[in-house]
Amino acid sequence: MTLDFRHQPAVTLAEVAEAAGVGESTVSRVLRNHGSFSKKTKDRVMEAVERLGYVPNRIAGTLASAGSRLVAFVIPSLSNIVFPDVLRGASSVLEANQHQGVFSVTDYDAEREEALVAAMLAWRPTAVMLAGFEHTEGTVKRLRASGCRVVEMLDLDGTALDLAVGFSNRSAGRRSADFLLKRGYRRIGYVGHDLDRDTRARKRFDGFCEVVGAAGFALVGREICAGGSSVESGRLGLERLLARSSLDAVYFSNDDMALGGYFHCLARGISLPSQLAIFGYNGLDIGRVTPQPLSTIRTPRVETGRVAAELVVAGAPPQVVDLGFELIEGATA
Amino acid sequence: MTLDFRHQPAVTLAEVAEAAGVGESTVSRVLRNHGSFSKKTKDRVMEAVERLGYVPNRIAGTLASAGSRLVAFVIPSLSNIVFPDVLRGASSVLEANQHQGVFSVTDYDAEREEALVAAMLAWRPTAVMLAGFEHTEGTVKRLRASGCRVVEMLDLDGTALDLAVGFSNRSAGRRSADFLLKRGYRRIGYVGHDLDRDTRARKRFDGFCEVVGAAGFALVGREICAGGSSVESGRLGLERLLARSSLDAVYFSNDDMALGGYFHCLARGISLPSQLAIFGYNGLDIGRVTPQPLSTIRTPRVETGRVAAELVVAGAPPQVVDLGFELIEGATA
DNA sequence: CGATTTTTTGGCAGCGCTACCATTTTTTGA
DNA sequence: TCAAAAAATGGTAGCGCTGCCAAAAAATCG
Repeated sequence: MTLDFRHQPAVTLAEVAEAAGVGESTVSRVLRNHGSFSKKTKDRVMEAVERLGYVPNRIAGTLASAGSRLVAFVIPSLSNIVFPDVLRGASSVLEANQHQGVFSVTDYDAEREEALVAAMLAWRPTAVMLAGFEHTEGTVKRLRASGCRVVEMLDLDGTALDLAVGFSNRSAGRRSADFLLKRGYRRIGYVGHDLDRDTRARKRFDGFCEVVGAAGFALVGREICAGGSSVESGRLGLERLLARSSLDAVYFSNDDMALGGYFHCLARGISLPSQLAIFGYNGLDIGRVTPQPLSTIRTPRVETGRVAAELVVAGAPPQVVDLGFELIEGATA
Repeated sequence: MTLDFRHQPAVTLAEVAEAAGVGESTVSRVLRNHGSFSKKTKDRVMEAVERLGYVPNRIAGTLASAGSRLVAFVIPSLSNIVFPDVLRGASSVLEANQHQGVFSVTDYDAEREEALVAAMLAWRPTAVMLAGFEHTEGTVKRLRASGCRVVEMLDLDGTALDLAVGFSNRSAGRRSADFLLKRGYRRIGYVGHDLDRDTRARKRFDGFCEVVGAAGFALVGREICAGGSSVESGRLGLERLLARSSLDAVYFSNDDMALGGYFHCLARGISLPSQLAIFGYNGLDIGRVTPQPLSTIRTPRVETGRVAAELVVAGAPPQVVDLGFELIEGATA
């Protein structure tokens, strides 16, 4: 039951036309259901298509016509659930509109993003979907020159090239600080991952610090974990931070990290939130199901993907769509 | 700072040739670094490419030559981290070999898989990557006729169409049962999600039951959660199951579900593993960081993607690659 | 130095399809 | 019934690139 490896050239539209006894253009019209043709002709064509097992060649179709109906996603990561969520949101819309998603992963590296964008543009995609506003000059130049639509997702703090869909990370950070301060926490720390690469985490952090500072306080301590965001580094990060600072609340760069912190507290018998408050970011499902629901900010990740795809397939004019976010009080802060 | 929307036709290779004062084929050779050309010519061409901002059109290139260097992933889900992990593993290999990944999501629906495979084949991909061996007749027929490589991933219990990379789910289930029985658990239950759609979860379940049955026992109870796998349904599922059965161990369809169960126990003060044992599947990172590490089976998801991609880009002959799995004792069983 | 060999180069026919236009067939209407 | 309008159909020129082949230029050799 193995595949047939004789590279038998695929059936072409011309062969279908021949078999159905009609012209090529007629077959093309029938298959795309575009232009006019009689019922009888349609049946003959479809019969031939079926009989020969014809599969249209979209490579050729795209070259001959215009749009590729390919949508390029150039995303920082696939480990961080944020991006699969975005892809998921986009996926259904793309499928419903006969578009295909193409993806590549930058690993939060702007240089790599540039190279990947360049490679993507060679496929003449309908649109390029990126994370955030921070791109190299080269990336911007190439995107500009390409003439294809660009969607910058998951951020609003910056200037959009074309379309932007997401929410303000800075506001999310500010809102988080606001919440913690209102609850009376004063000795606040931060546990996060590489802020130079993840610019959206940086913006949240900046927003957070702004508000804390404006209230006349300052972060008591911070721990930046090497090796990227993960539950494990959150746990280790909190442990290290607590070893050197006395805190009553910790702001984490995201829920993964915060869950790690939460587990550390569980393991050490640190009671939440009385001894220590924990606040995350993203509103992952798992955070709602822990014994004490995680205090965090829920972000519309799937919706971001969905809206981004909708704008693209609809050919919407340049615009910025703010999807907002929602603070979840939870029980850890 | 908006994009330029005049659909200025993109620079073509012919224009580059003109500008560089050389023939088209020379430009093509230089850009693909294929065939011979003088240093001087190369410099002239590159200068023109740079100056005009030429971006090769791979649509045209693919049509004129042979392989599309597109690899189609038709995966069941993007919510289940398994599949992003696979994509991640493949992604780096594809990038290193100038291939592009195209994706679509079946939502565990075989009919939909058929439609999506058909749509993918229109792009004449180098390979189609699927999950598991269970496909509709139509899917198999189309794949056969396409002549492109097929990789069936994450399963080994069945007959491969061409390439298969993964591990045996049935064995994983058997191994899990073995472990629990050896530890002395006898009143064992199961909490899982829809087994009709997720055929790999079904195989684990079957393997598990086989061993339990062969040892002269039987599952004391089972709970199948509607609405797919999630931490929340794991938690609710365990709650419901415990409400009607007295158990000393529970096997979950995967780690997400198991974590839900774990949280339920934490919340209810059920001590693990003395009062109840919990066993999962997948070996997610988070399970290693919970206060008590989760007992589970670690599966090589990223590696599956990586190996699958490697075989494809290397044009390997049909074969089955067993990547195995690893039992993690953890502390919950 | 002329004859060979090797390297470099350009021309052009497709790849399979769609868009456009011209032609044929059918329908409509007075 | 015949002209005019509408519907259905086919022919064919590209889309932008690569692969093949022949020609030109450069290098090698006796």
